[in-house]
Amino acid sequence: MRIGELSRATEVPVPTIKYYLREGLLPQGELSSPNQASYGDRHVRRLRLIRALVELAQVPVAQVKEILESLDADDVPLHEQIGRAHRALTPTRKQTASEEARAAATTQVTELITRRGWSVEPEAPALATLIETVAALRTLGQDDLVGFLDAYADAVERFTELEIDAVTTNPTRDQLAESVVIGTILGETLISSLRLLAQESISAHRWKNR
Amino acid sequence: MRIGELSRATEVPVPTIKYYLREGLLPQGELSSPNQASYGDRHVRRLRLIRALVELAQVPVAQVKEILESLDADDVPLHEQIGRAHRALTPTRKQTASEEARAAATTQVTELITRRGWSVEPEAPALATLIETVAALRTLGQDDLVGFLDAYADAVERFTELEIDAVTTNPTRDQLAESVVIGTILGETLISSLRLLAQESISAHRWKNR
DNA sequence: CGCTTATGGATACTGATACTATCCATCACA
DNA sequence: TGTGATGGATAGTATCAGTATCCATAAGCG
Repeated sequence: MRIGELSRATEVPVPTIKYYLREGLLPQGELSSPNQASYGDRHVRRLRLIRALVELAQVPVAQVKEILESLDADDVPLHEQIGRAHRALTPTRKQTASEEARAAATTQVTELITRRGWSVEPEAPALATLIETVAALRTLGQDDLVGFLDAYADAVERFTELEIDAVTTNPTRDQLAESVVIGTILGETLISSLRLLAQESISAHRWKNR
Repeated sequence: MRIGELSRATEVPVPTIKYYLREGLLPQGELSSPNQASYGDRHVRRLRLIRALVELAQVPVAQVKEILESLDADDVPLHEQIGRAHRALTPTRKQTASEEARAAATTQVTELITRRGWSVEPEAPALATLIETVAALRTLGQDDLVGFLDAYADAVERFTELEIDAVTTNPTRDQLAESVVIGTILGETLISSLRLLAQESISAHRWKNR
């Protein structure tokens, strides 16, 4: 398959494919001569994955690169590979909250995690995000939402178990790691759009006459 | 309060505040003379909200503007105002999937919505996103995750009910609309980081020795 | 009153991101 | 043999989210 066919097969413009090649998101094709390379099914699948992450899940290209690198590093123990993938796909956000708000939020989140029996490394970026979010919610006067932290955690635990079960049925290790990545990222847009639909439909019903 | 104090109170640099004023995210201060304006508590709160949306939830500035406009338009029925806010905060994504994949996904999603008894307008952007996501998941060979759509919907319904209850306790209408916005957006980063933590802790446990 | 600093408002510049466009020397194939 | 595609390199573009600079005016201090 040459680049033009790859482009037609995936509906990604040739210059964009070249850009991904340059950036190292897509592995080089096999060169048969200095200016003739051939691409295979692997490239088609990789390209589709890239597009889903970039377009649908709006993951920055640089981050997609890290994620894909973690997928390709299959010379380490599985849990290590998955850990890396996980780190690569958790965005790090700037700190927003005030010192005090963050301190209070940290306590609350730590307690939640203990109560849940979760084992979380203290440097996990998701932990920082959670703390910042709780702090922001309090600062914005939404303390009641924060009161539902446990209820959120309940619901989240429920589908996380399911997801991990689903992913575990994958026969090969490569597929497993890839499923973790896809499941984590596209799962998020899935949940988010379901939530918006549910909100719309419940709230339309609830406030029909106000 | 002058702009410098506003800046100190919120830790937002003065040029950034000026930028938000220019862009119409932040209402103008009251002019006491041609180059002297005073800002109040309203500005502090608005600025904090803007920062939480922009920095924490990574909402584009242009979209934040729309969201805030929908909050300020309180001359329409409540459900209409909330609908507008909702539309403003649902991102529209480019179409990615192939024609066939989208057709199949549309059927599946429509059935899900019927089964759930949700009332959803056919043009809701979240609906399009959901369809694209399901199509992408299938294309990427993650059909088993798609099989859990109902389980996801269950979990999502659960916390949506909670959220709407929480928000309904707000006495004034302005606060209610604002809570809907904050709850929807920051709720999402809350859920997402909880999910990542849960995944990490469950998966670390599950794959410890592989 | 004078002097330094801050302010409001306008305009220009910057750095990052994600592509697009152009060139050119091959190369495939009709 | 010539027309179009290809690989690789380099340059250009659009958008976004601020930053920086200017300037005339105003406030606060001694």
